[in-house]
Amino acid sequence: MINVAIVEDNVTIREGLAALINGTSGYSCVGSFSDCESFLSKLNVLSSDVVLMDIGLPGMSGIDGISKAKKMKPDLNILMLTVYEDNQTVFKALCAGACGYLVKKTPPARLLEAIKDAYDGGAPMSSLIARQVIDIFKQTQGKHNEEADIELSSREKEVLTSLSDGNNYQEIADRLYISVDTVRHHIKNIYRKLHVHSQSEAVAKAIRKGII
Amino acid sequence: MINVAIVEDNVTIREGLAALINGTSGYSCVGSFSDCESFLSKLNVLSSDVVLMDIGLPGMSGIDGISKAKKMKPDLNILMLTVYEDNQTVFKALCAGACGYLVKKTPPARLLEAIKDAYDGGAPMSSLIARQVIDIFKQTQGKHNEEADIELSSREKEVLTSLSDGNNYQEIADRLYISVDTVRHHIKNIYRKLHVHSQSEAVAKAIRKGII
DNA sequence: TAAAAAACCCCACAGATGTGCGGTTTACTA
DNA sequence: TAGTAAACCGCACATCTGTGGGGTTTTTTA
Repeated sequence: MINVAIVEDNVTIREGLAALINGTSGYSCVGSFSDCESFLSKLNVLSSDVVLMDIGLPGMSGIDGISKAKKMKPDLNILMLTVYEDNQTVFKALCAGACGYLVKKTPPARLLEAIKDAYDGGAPMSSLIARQVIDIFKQTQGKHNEEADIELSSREKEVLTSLSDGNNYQEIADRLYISVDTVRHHIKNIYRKLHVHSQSEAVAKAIRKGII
Repeated sequence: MINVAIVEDNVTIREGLAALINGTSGYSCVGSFSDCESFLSKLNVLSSDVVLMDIGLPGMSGIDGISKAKKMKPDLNILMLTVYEDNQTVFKALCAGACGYLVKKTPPARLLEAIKDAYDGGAPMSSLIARQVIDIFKQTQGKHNEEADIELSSREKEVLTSLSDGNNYQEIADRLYISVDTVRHHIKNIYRKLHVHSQSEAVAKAIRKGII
């Protein structure tokens, strides 16, 4: 018997999920909540194996809810429910401790399968979302030898790195034994190549692309 | 019609896969190779959408083969085939550019499904493997997330994020419906909290710590 | 309930930045 | 050998940034 808890503000969806779970043998809905706060206050007395958590919730967000729930019960299996599939949310939810990710349009049979999967130590998620995870994973993990790397010359990367270390133009010039105007020139070219118009944007893009 | 290439040294498995693919409508095996070298030499004239690549190959390993193949055709969808499911191999294959991962005992129907999935931009892999990926992902990425996160208020994070998107003070003010001086004030506090003295340094530190 | 934290607002100004021009030298390669 | 790319250098100028002050109001928390 897998004990499931639900955190979802939409009453129709919440009751639909509860009915589905309670109506299936081997599954039991041990609690359903409309917000994170009430869920967390009951978490300790709840014998839940798997939690279905909406991301877009009133009050505390699902992401923060995951963090807090994992702190209380580190082994809890939390599956995120969402309508969106954007990279940033996937990233945050997984970092917060979600073990899987489901879009709301997932058919009932697939949803029950996913709950069992999570219960068994798997990480159910749509194939497209898995790809997004891998993309971020590669972006950050692999010192990838992509085209992003060849975009900037080694000198430009030196300048950009120095910039991200908090040096101003004069300090960069001193460190690289070149003039301030050359630094300015390099930065101009960096902006052109990265299609940005400020230090912050350039640094952000470069780090996220793994260039520096 | 999905064009598939196979790289697998075991002749029985290789021919079995080719037969399966050619015997299914909508799929076509456009090439099968017993090693990476011969596969790579034909890659440019091969109109393959998806490649099934064995990891344990004589000569060049499947991992290196993936790297080289992705350099030639960055958009190629490569699925790894293997008998093992150990963390390290998963990690390396994904970093090298594999978009998915299949154990060799995968039933034919599931295998065809996985090929289609990869073709459609997904990342087919077993649920257990997905969990391993997420575990590594969290281990490395989400590490500093937690404690560093509480350092900045949500408003400050909004400001910093906007900054990393390339907005200047006035633009941030407009977007957040506050005055430029308030933006300036938030940034001042961000600098104090992060111990930095420029936008670039703040953005670099925040991204690397996973704050934004 | 009082203190702390967050978010808001204002002023002034030196110094840094972004962008527009103009160049040279060196190394590689077609 | 001509052409290209990278790295180098210079000037002018409007605008933006960083830092020093001075505040208020609301929310959270001890």
